[in-house]
Amino acid sequence: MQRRGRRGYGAQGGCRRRIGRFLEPCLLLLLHAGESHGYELLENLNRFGFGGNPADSSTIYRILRSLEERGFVTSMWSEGDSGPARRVYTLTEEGNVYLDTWVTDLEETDRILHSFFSEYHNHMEIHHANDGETGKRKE
Amino acid sequence: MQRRGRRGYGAQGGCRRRIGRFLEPCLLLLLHAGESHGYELLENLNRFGFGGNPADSSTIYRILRSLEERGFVTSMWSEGDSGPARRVYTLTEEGNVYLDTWVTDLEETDRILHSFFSEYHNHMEIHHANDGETGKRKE
DNA sequence: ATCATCTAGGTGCTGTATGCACTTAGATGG
DNA sequence: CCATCTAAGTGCATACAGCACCTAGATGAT
Repeated sequence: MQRRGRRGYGAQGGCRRRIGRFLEPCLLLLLHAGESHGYELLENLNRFGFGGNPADSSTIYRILRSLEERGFVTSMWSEGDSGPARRVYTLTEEGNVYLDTWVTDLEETDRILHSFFSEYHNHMEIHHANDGETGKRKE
Repeated sequence: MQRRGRRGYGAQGGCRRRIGRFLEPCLLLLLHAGESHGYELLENLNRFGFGGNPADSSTIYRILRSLEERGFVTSMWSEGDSGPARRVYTLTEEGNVYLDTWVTDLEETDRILHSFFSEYHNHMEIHHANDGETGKRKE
């Protein structure tokens, strides 16, 4: 009984096969391309196809804070710009590594997802073929 | 402000771009192949590649109860078999439709996931190419 | 006969994730 | 002075998932 986490998942670092809306790696990737602040990141998230169901700003700000607590990004207030002050985030070297971990993990998730699709389509093919044999097809 | 759910996500039916370990659709698919009970479903989940990090039984039983509450499966106790009584679940027609909804949703998730991979690899290519130009490549 | 173990189903608690409503505040224009 | 936009945040409720633990029938060993 390994006891590899305190409680729940991702308690200290490992993202264990769980993507939710996987906003965290998207934010990390955007920050890999250059420092940015929450409000801007929120708008850039649409690049990933979250258009129809955009992320809530509170989620973004909370993820950024959490990333900072874990040392994956650093932040400073940018003064002197127009508008209200911005908290500008920069990816750290640890954050860079963490992004790669995320990518590896998501690739594994992708494999599982495709094994689900494969099971689904394979099963449905057999299912419909049987409908054909017995003349019970409904579609 | 549409107010399309009570609170949170998936409150009444819509699974909104969120897969977690997507155990729910896996269970639905297994039940589409034929009625089964929790303990057996738990073992068959390995087919989807959850081998290294298997699901907790409590999660499975709770998902099955939740599916029943929403009318996607029905259950009855099977007597007369060997061992302790089993609660045998059967997919309903609504559950069948719900499975298809899940598949459509997961296909959309898959597209988003791949747009992430595409952004990632594209960005890393440019990033490493720039390293090459300035002679700073590390790999 | 009694005890350990396997099968099967379950509850309670906790931590994490996320959406919605709402708040704070500076900047800008009417 | 007020509305609005930009920007960051908090409070609350819900949802999901893992771990520990419990109940109880069946089965085999001592």
